[in-house]
Amino acid sequence: MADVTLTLPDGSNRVFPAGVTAAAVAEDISKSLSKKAISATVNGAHWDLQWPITADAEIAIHTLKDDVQALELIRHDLAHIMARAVQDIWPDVKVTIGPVIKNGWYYDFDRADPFSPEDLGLIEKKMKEIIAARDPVRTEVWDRPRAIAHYKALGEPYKVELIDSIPGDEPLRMYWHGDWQDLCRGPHLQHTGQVPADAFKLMSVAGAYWRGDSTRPMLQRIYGVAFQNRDELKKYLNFLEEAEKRDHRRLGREMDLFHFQDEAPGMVFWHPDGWTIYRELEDYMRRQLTRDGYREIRTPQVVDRKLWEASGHWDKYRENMYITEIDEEHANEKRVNALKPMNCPCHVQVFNQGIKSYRDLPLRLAEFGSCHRYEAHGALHGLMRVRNFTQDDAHIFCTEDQIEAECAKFIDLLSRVYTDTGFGSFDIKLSTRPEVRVGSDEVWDKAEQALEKAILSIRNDYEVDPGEGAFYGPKLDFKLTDAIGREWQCGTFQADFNLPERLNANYIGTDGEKHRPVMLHRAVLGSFERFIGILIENYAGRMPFWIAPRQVVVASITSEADNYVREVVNALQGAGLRAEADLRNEKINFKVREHSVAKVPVILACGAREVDTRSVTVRRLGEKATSTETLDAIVNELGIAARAPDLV
RNA sequence: GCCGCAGUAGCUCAGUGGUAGAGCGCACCCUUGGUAAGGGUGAGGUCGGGAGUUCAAUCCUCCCCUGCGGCACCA
Repeated sequence: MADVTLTLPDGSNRVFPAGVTAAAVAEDISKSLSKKAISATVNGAHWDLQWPITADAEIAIHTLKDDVQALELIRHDLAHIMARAVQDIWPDVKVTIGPVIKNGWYYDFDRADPFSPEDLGLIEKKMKEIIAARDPVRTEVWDRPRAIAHYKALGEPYKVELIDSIPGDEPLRMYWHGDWQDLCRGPHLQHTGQVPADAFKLMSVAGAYWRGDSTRPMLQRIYGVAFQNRDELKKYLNFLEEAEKRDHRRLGREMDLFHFQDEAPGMVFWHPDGWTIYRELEDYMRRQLTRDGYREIRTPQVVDRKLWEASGHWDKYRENMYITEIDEEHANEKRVNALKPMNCPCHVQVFNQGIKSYRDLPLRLAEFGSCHRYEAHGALHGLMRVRNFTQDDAHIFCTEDQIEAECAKFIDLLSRVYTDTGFGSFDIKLSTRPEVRVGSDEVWDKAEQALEKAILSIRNDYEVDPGEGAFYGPKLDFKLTDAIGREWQCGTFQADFNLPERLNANYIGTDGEKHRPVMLHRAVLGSFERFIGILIENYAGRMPFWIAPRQVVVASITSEADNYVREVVNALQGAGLRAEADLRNEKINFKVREHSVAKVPVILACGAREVDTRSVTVRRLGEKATSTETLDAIVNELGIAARAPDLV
């Protein structure tokens, strides 16, 4: 057999007989490396130590210190170890698939009775036994008939189906962890003992559809998380705790911002402080839109089905729409209406009033449009997913040639808004033409290129999601990253060649003929509700001063200071601040604690000393130290600090 | 919509086949206290809704609603 030349990361070459395994290469390098080795990279591919190498290659041997490969393998092997543990305990459970995901893995099982939280403890214990046994991992390539016969004999129908769906030119690989066998593309560790036994945890059980298809059986999914060592696991568990502390549903209740109740599921009851945040954000957005040449409009909530039929919503979107009928006793004619789930058809109606000229384009019509959508009840989630929400929506009517400039203008607006609201960076995703679509290829070419060019004018990295565009046009989605690294999709920019056609929008061109405008659907925040939820979680309730619903509390230390406190509050309110007095018969300790817990950014305490010197003692949220300032100085200082970022 | 879990005072939660309890909060009283909880007294619940089993249901059974964790969905 011929030899192969392997090039190591340090540039040196070693020659082996063809078919050598990465394990043998590691062994050749050093005894200790061969023990520590977990996998290899061979010509860029993640490679099992047992797989043969049949051609010259660049090779690197990995140990647990190589983050990417180590995490991949630890999690992947744990998926197998968990499945083995489950079948050890309950032999009749059917196995399906168990991929690696962010922070861990899951495995889906078919089992008559769901797993209980106590079962997780049992499984975890069994997994630790398997790890302690240091069972060797072994792999073989099987041919299809053998694999299918094997799984049929075992009564594992899901595996049979999986084999059927694997492309014919791909080898079928079997893996054994000890005696337990699973179909798997690999790679895997050398033995189960290479998994750190104290750095994983089974997290939860949940139902999940087989192959993600809601018409197929519901399986039982167990989620686990795993890291390279116990500290990393701890760090992750702390992160989860941190995320829970930031939960906007909890903070919304604690800070008295909003509530939900059974009579209106998925619809927000905004309380005064929550609504203050909302209004501050809305005022800010209105200024931004005005600055960028948008005209604000307002369109009806309840609209006859005829319009929804014309727009296509009645056909494509009806199960998400609230349908209303006028009470027949009071109406001469029975009309079927729908609460608007989107603003676009109404905006076209505004555009269609009167005759539009090319001189009117681009026409930017904005609406803080309240929409109702009947979302599946399992989808509802605090402010993040609601049934009644308000979009910072706008539709830009323009020519195809104007798409690029409008897109660039939009990205500029969006960057400003995200920066001003405290989000440093955002990612862009371009979704291109789907298989089922309207419009000619030329128009799609033009639209996709326009969006692409607009992105490239501000940055050179973006993700492309081929085929994921809307049927009416390509779109950009904007995802921002919050303070603890979570991504939220908020902004969107969509080119639409369809709706103007359906709703017969047109303008008179330079040639005196009628033309179809393109319609650009776009939103920066997405919905106010959701964006405020994200803000709350991003800031853990400690809102930036300009948007904080309660900016200043002036607290009396003794009742002697009450009148002075009132004077201070008046002065602050006069400067436009949201200030309130706390004159309650409580000690200053109590007041400081309560307002700190309520995340009021500034507490001004006033006792006899302050009254005498016409000053206040300032305590800022998150700081222990206090300072004393004159009344005039603090009013001036806080007045400046309270300006919205665009008004500084 | 699907799988699982849950719903008891404003909040967090305990509890029992014989119609309920704590802490915090709230009200009132005492206390005028200098930067994260001063003390006392008191009010407050049709135990998510409906039906059933039972002498008796907050507790057991069924249906529904809502919430939570996922899945599916997310123009």
